[in-house]
Amino acid sequence: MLDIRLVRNEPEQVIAGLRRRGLTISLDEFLSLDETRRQKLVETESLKNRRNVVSKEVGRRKAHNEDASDLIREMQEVGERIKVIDEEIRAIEARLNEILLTIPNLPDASVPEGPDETYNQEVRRWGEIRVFDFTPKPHWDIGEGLGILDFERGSKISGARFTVLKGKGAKLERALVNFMLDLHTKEHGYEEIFPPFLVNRDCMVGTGQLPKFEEDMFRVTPGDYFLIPTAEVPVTNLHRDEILDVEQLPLYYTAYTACFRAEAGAAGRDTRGVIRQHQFNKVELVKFTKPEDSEAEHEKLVRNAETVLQRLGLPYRVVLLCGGDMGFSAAKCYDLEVWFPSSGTYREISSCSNFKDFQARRANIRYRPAPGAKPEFVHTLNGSGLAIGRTLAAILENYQNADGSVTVPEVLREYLGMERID
RNA sequence: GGAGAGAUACCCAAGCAGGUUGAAGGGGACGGUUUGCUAAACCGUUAGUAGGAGCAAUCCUAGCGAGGGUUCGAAUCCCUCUCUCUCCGCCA
Repeated sequence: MLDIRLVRNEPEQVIAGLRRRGLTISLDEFLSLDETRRQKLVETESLKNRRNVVSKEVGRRKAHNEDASDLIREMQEVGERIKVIDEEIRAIEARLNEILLTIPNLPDASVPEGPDETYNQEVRRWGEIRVFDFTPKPHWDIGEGLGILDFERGSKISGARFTVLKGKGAKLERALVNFMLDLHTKEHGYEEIFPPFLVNRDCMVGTGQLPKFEEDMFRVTPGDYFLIPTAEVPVTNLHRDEILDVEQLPLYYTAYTACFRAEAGAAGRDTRGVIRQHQFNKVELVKFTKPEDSEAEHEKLVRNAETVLQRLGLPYRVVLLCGGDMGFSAAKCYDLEVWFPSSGTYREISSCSNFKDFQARRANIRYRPAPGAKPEFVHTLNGSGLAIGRTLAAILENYQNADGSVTVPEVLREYLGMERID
């Protein structure tokens, strides 16, 4: 969430920032509630001070066997008054919090203004787009032809947007997970985490999925658990309500998890293939940094994700998202888009965001800049490194052969123990 | 699921028949004295945090797992919840 002091003192700045996301909001209710809250706080706190002082006097008198009934009577009234004001404050704070939790992050100055993806900026491209001497097939045809993707049985046992991987397909999925984790842990300096896939409500609020996007999440009963939509949620919340040592920073974590998304607003989109599933695998990168380092760390994180595509030999481009296309919590976001020959388009395969202190403030993740100094909020960052299902799909399409087989990218051969899938 | 025990400051731990105790005592850490140097001994310091008022010095409020309640006053009494540990049952 945004700093309440920023909203209070520089509301125009907040409104201007949100406009760069294509949003128009009014802060009038917030500002007047905030003002009222502080007035009532002054009142109740001075009453409490009086009560504290007088109650001690009561104790003193009773110890000396003196009468204190006049003081007690007075404090009964004071107590009633305090109760009323505190209840008013509680209601105001609940509303203030509700408002604050639904305001998205402000875009970084470098983020292009615009309401939708047409305002995104391509930053760079990598890789040679392969010229086919036959018509490249979509990955679902290739996968079904090879017997490694089973969409029918996926929908039989679960429903739409579920797929079964079989044989060499299942093994390829696992190889991709291992390859990516090995790359990030051995070469990029990330520590591997294997978190729970079910988290509590506080986590979902901490990273920004709640309260606004509950309909996109899978909720699990019994209990009040959510299936994680990304490893970002459990891994970022590892340090919720903690004060980190400055020497620990930056922290680099990588985690493989399954991810679960309701895809509530995506009816009819990407219904074929494995591009948009209710359950998919992903290797995630998460960083905690000092505020002054987050910009450089963000660029580095993007390069780490790009390295995966480069090693796999998959052509891609890097896109800087405009304000309107960024996620709720992000201050700046690069998407990596991989080339799909069958559709002749680049499709998102990684999203790398700098959240600055937005998530850290929600999740209360701080660090102490120097011994004895006041704690400050860290900056959090994360990015896919990469989405496994989409990577598998991209490999099938980019490495397909005329006979329906698929050549295994060089770097995966030791993991798979084969050069071709046929 | 059944039966117990517990949660107090950086750590351990007392207080729990309500009243100058936001908290004894240890340990640790930091500072000092002593010392050729270490160690030891001795002395001292050690809630952090959040919120609010004020130009400021500073002051106030909250806080003993969380949330409610009783009371003039709650770490202490009552209720609800969460987590941890032990035993039993079940289970990958």
